[in-house]
Amino acid sequence: MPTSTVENYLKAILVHSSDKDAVVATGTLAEALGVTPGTITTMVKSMAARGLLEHQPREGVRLTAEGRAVALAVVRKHRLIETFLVQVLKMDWKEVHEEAEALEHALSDRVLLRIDAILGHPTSDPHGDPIPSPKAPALDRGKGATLATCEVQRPLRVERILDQSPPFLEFIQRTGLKPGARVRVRERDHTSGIVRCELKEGEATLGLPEAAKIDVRPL
Amino acid sequence: MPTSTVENYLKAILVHSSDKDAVVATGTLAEALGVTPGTITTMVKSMAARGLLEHQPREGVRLTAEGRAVALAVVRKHRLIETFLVQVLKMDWKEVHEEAEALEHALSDRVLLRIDAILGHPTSDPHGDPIPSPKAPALDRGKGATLATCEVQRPLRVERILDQSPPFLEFIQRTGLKPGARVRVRERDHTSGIVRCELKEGEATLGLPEAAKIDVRPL
DNA sequence: ATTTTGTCTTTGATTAATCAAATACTCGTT
DNA sequence: AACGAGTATTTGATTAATCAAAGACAAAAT
Repeated sequence: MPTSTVENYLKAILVHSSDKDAVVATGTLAEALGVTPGTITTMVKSMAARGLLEHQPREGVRLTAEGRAVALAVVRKHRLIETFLVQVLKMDWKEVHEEAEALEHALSDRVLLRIDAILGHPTSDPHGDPIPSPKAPALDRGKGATLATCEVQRPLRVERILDQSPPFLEFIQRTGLKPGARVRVRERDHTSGIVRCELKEGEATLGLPEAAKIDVRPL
Repeated sequence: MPTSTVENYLKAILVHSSDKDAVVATGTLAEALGVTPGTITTMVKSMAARGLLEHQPREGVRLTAEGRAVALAVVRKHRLIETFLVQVLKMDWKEVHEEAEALEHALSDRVLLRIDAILGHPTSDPHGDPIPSPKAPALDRGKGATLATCEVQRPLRVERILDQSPPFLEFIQRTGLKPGARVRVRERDHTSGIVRCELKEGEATLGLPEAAKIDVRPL
């Protein structure tokens, strides 16, 4: 039975493994989890001893099959909870992330099963992130286009929002750039660093780093 | 921000204060919480330092106003969660207690508010236990009659089940002695220690200590 | 080849929660 | 008044998670 701290470490490693068995630097984890580097080293050693990951000193860490399975289960739980909070409890899009952060460590599989059934076995959460299946196949990283890389003038649909922070989600909501919305890039200027998009509700302008947080797919 | 351990200690003290400002012995708490007496003494001292309770050495503990408020909030959360799990997630009566035990420490007030609204502000949970109001008026202890003390032959209604352990609830379900059911004591024998009741579904026989766990009210 | 820089690991402490075992207290009996 | 039984408290350790600061290393710069 991993503690919630261990679950959070595993989740962070999974999310920062750009693909398959990528090695994640301990510094990256320290940053992501908001603890000092020394803490990461200590935790990582004890988790390696438990068989949840491999640690090559001064290189980084890689999840074992077991660690990956636990991490995927936590992510699945998180995203199902978010979906449930929005669809059933009618909570606000912007606040569910932190709620799910706490609940994902307390909710039993029994309850999760009921939630999954009531939601009709959804495959993506309100932010457009895929919900890993219980049999734990990979969670695919957004490898398609974003508003920062897509073709200009092409009609697109917003697929996924890669930043769950309340202020960013607030902006997304205000502009209407939510998953499912139709959008088209009108202008992208690498000198000024801005992207101007057109959507049903009007126009939205955002910076390139912000545009890179919005996955899109050509229609 | 009390830890979940502190919340559990407060809840246990509240539940074992037979009324108002009763003093609870540390030994009682050790028993209830499943830890050694020494642990209780240590925890109790630190909680007293935080102002959650008063501790008279070798006497017992008493909740302060603040400790009582926290304890009532936890109990309220617990019972609303149980009700939600049964009514909305259609979970089994018998398994919701332990689920709520974990969830009560992770669920935010924001989510609780939504749950309360969706349930229509209920005043008692599936076991018939009263749900303390948010303004924290007392939770009344079952001071009425039980199947062990009520008048024989009088028509009654089951009010509340005072033991949430799965085996006992299993028995309650099997016999139909659930809150709301109509029942009548046919025979109570203090020599053999048994109580025979009649209800719509037939007859149920149980021991006196068990009968004392079922609150009833005359119709 | 040496130095510098930036990242990682170690070391020594701290806090919360817990136990086992030793000690101390209080009450009811003799 | 002294004793013994039953509780309660102390004491000394342990585990998980964390920090600050010191030390070690590797890769880039000179």
